[in-house]
Amino acid sequence: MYVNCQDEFLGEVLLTASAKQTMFWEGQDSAYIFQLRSGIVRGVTISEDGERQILAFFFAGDHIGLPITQSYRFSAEAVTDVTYVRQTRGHWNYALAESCLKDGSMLRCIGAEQDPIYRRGMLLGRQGAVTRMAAFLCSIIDRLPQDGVQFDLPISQQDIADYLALTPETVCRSLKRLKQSDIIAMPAHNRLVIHDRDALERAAQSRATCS
Amino acid sequence: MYVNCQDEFLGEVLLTASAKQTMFWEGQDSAYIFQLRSGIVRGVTISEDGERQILAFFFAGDHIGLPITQSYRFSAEAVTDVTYVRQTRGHWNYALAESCLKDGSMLRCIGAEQDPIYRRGMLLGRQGAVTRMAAFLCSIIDRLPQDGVQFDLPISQQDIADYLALTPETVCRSLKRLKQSDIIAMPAHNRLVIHDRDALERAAQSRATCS
DNA sequence: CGCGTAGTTGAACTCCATCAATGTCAGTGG
DNA sequence: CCACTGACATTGATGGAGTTCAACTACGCG
Repeated sequence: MYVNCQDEFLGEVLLTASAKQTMFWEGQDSAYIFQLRSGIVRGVTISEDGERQILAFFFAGDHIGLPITQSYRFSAEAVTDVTYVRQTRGHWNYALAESCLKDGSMLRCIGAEQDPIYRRGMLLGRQGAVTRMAAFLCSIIDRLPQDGVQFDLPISQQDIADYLALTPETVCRSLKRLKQSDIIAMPAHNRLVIHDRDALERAAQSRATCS
Repeated sequence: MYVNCQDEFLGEVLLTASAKQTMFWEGQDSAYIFQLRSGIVRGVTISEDGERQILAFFFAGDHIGLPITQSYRFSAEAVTDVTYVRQTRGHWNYALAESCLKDGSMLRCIGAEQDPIYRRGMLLGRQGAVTRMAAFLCSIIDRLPQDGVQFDLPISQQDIADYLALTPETVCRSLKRLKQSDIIAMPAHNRLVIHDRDALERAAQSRATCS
């Protein structure tokens, strides 16, 4: 589901944003379409009652801010330092029109942006903190910067909590459970080792608590 | 967010499906795009572990099955008897291409289909059964068949439960709470009266339990 | 009228949120 | 080099909301 439409952006200037910077705000008119080249971005909304939710994490290659709504549905904040390119809505519309007449491949880009949001919805529909944690890890490990067998996990537990609709404490305990089951290991706070990927995927599917 | 693109379907034949019939299945190649003309349709997926989730309810005017993924992401089942029209992917792509070159209005149709799924994600991110129930009611009452001040609610509590990721028992108790607070009334199992819409919307926003 | 489905109610239990305290790490400045 | 600081992670104890299981009721339909 990771569609690559890089060619559409050829000739664009490579832009950068440093960690914690906001690329665009929820509610702003969606004037630009972004394509992430490196780093991680989170899609954030704040509910009326002030609660923060992270709708999705975006990685290199992902398109963000597609104009299927008049205004952006979430704020895009850089989790790490990022590089990206951007395109005006007009250009993007034109490229999409061409694509539709040809093979419709750019429609997949829309699907690709919606997909993580969609998958989060499915995730939250299933109870069980460990289950959610496992599903989350499965969904991102293939897109994480990797050094040998270790992954770099530059996402705070607070962010994971806001993504999974849990508290940071529960996130921590869920990780602990997965460590105790020898499914994963964490040599440092932001490093991750997957010992048993099959077991991780099983944990992500089973409705029961990983006991 | 309820975009009307009826004109695109002019000349199409009006089709019907009776309650509980499936219009298309999850995983099928998305060959047709549907526009609902009357009745209610539910979008259903079954998880690997057999759990049923309802991703969205669709009402008259909604477009279903847009080809932003190669295959349908959910099954579409008629909740009530429904009427609809449908279009091939080729036709739809062509219409979208034209729209993109003009004003991009058909992109809003995509947003409109994704919107209920998106809103469900937000909903599940907030705890509180009564809160979810109230938010659900707020989101559908404007699209429900209405007789005077009473609404026809042809959706079973089991379906509501699968939509809100709760058990039928909790759905029942949440409705009871709202009745006890004199916010709603239910003269019959499938009839709904909104006594205090403001209070309902407040209950949908407040994170706290409606005590 | 009898049957099946859907909704309702109660009691016990489970899991997660909450609150509070402690621990760890990176960065800063003395 | 080490103490200091603040953000983040960890751990424990407690309570409450929702699940679960079971029994019961209401309703629609043959």
